[in-house]
Amino acid sequence: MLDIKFIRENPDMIRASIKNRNIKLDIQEVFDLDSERRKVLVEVESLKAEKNAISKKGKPDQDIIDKMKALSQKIADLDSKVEEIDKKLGNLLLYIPNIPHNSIPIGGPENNKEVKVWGKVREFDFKPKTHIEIGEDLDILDFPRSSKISGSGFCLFKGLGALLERALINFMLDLHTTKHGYKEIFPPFLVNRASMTGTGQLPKLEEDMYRLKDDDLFLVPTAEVPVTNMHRDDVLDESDLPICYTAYTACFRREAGSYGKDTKGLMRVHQFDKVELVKFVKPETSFNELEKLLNNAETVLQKLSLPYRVVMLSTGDISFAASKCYDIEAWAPGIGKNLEVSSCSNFTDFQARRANIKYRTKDRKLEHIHTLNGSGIAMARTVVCILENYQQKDGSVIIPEVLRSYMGGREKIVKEQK
RNA sequence: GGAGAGGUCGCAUAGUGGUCGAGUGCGGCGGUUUGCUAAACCGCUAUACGGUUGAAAAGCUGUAUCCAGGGUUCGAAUCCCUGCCUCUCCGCCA
Repeated sequence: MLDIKFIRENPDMIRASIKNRNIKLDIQEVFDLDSERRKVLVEVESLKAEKNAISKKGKPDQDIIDKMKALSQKIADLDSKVEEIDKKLGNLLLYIPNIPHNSIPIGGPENNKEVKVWGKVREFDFKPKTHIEIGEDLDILDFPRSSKISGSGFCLFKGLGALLERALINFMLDLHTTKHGYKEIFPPFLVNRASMTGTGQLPKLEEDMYRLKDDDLFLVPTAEVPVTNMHRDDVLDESDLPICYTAYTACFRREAGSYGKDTKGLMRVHQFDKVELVKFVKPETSFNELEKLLNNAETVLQKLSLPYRVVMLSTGDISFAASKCYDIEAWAPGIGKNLEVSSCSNFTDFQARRANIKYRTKDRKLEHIHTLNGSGIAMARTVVCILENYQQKDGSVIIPEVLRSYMGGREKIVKEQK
């Protein structure tokens, strides 16, 4: 969330931000409530000062008690007025998005800017199959059974398919911990409401999340939530920054409202595996750290030799909490599409303010830190790309070299004999 | 799930209705002393939200905060209720 003082002093910037994001949001009420709040606060605080002064004097006589009763009543009335305003204002503030960084294009998705293309798209001398066909032919993906077990939008990996998934997770974690300097975290997959609010999924996206009603817990939509909230309400020391974590979790998304769009196969599933990268950094370094984080995510695709492009998202396309965001899209020749396999964002102090994460500077001041995260990377769609890019005419799939040591030295996925 | 104990300033602890404007110790910061280090001594020591002075840095001032939310009272860290968390024991369980 944004600082109310910042909003108060920069109304034009907030309005421009909302307009550029193409969001309908009237913020006049924020200014009205803010000035109303301060007015009432002055009144009630002076009454409280009076009350404190009297009660400090010790046992009072009857006259004073009567006066105090009236005073207390007045204070209670004004307090509830302030509380009501606070509630309204706080709620409005949760719906004001972060300010987009001035380096990103203004406009809708059509203004997204391709900033990099890597790898060579493979030429096929046969008609490439989709991952669904490949997976079924090799008996490593089983969609009819996942539907039977859980319904549509799930997947079941079998045999070498399951092993491939596990190999990818281990490969990515090893890469980020040993080569990129991230510390591995294995967090809870269920988180409370405060955590979901801290990273900005709530209140806006509640219907996208799986919720356990009896306990008011949510299934994590990304490791970003538990890992960022590790430091909720913490004061970090400047000398500890940057803090870099990587974490594997399964990710759970209801994907409400996206029926019919990319729903075939593994492209959009309710549960998928992801290795996430999360950073806590000093404000002045955050945009530089975003470039590094993007690089770390790209390295995964480079090591897998999967062609991809990097897109800088425009103001109308970045997420609510982000100030700047790059998407990495890998090429899937079977379905003939670029698939988003990573999204790397700098949230500046937006999450830190919500989650109350600060650091103490060398001269002993407290400041909100900047948080960043990115997928490094998402498994399901990466499996799609591997199967479709590495498929052979005979129906087998070559295993990318970096994964072989994680798959018992195998070089190929072929149909296993029963 | 059942029974009990507990949650106070960075840490440790004191505080059972009004001198609590939360004490003390440790730690931290600044200083005195010192050839250096240690010790000793002195001072300081949170956050949020307001008001106000100032160009700013900062200062002055008010309110809130003793896990959270309610309640009792003229007055709550202190009494009552609910929730959350931690610890001990029991039960159940991979």
